[in-house]
Amino acid sequence: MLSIQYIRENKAEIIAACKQKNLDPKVVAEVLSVNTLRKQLQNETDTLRQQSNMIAEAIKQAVGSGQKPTTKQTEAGKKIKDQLKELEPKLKEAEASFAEKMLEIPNVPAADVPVGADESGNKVVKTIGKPKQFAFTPKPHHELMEQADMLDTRRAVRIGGFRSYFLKNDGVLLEQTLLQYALRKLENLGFTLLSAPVLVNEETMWGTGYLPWGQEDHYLTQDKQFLAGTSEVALTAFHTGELLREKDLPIKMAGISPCFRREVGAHGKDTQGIIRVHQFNKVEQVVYTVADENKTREWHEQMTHLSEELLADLELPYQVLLMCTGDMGAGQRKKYDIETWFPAQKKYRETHSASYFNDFQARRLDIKYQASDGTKKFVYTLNNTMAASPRLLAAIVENYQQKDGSIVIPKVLQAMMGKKLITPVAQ
RNA sequence: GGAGAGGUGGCGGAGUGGUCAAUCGCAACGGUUUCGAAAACCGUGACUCUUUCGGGUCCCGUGGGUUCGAAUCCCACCCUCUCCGCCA
Repeated sequence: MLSIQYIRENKAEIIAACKQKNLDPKVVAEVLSVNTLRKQLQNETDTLRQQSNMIAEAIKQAVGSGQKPTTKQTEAGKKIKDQLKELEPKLKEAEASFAEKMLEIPNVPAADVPVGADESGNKVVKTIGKPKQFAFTPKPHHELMEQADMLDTRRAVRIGGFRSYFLKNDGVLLEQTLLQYALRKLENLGFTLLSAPVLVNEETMWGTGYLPWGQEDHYLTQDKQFLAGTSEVALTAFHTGELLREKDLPIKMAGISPCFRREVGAHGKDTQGIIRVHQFNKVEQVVYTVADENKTREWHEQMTHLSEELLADLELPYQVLLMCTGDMGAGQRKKYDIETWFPAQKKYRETHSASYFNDFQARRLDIKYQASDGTKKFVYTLNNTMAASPRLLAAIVENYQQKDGSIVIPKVLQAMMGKKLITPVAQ
């Protein structure tokens, strides 16, 4: 959410932002016109309420000096009450409509975000590590994992439908090790560890900006709770409605949770393997900073760098992409995706995503802090993937495969995993 | 699921129809003072009208209702806590 003052003063910029993000810009005009109506109705009701209060005050004075209210007074009061009964529902409606429209206004992309309609407009910022040259044709991760008895999709699909999977044996252990490694890394950097709720209410989904834009990407329960697609939702909302102190900032949180995605727009994509699934596990970083875009941009770089460091630890080749306007979320100012090399596909595939929002989410969630100058400001929020499995797990498996189908455990995970090699199992 | 208690400003905690935006305590921040600090004193929400000075409305979980007038009375809902039941 942006402030109405900002929207009023920067109408053209926001209309441009809508277009750049492939959203309908008509909400901008709508929010401004309903705001005018709202103010007008408020002025009218305020005037009536003032009159009503004056009558009540006069009666109070009379009663205080032992007199009784006159019929004239009570009649006048009643008349105003009738008028208010007509006017107030209109004001309520205008206010509700205003609040609703405000939640449909997207954030403006940062100045250095490339304008583009879709993923073709994304820019590769850097490419790190060289894809390993295999002396044989590398197999896709799912084949390797099945051979090593780490994965069963055939039975899973019978149980949970398309895109379901069982991790098995070393698959389970390697996933746990990877997530644990990511958590430890963040813990060592002073992040607060949180095992986050996945079942969240509608307000929280609105607050983080997943509504109205991402409605169809989420599962909704019969109790009107959503299954969150990421622990970003719960972590970003952690201090909802609170007034923090500047000295509390930055607040650094590391969440771990299952994540649920409907993948409705992805029919026919990634039908092989476990790159695109409805349920996965993820370690996520969420940070609140002071209300200073330079500070938040520093954190954006730093958080992205933490993910890069994890990939470097795992010795996986990757590239960092600066996402263009058409490929970023409505609430985001700027987003980097990290894509990790998948040798069997001969492609870099998205494994991480780092975004910053300024106060877009904090306004919706009402998360403020008292700044050192005494004023109250909204915090600036950011989030980033630290490790998402099974996607990153699949990357490890593909990159670490050997000719005989065995999989070397990345060095940094060996001690925690308790082994150095996963070998195929005779079928 | 059953029974009970409760939701008041950053926190604690008064307040049972008009003198309540709300006593009091603590904290944070700003101001005055100071070489600086402490102490002391003053101030601190949202919206809105106004060039300024200043004015108005709203804000006691949420939404309705009663009343000239509601934090206070009535109704519904939400949430929290305690006990019981069920249960990973």
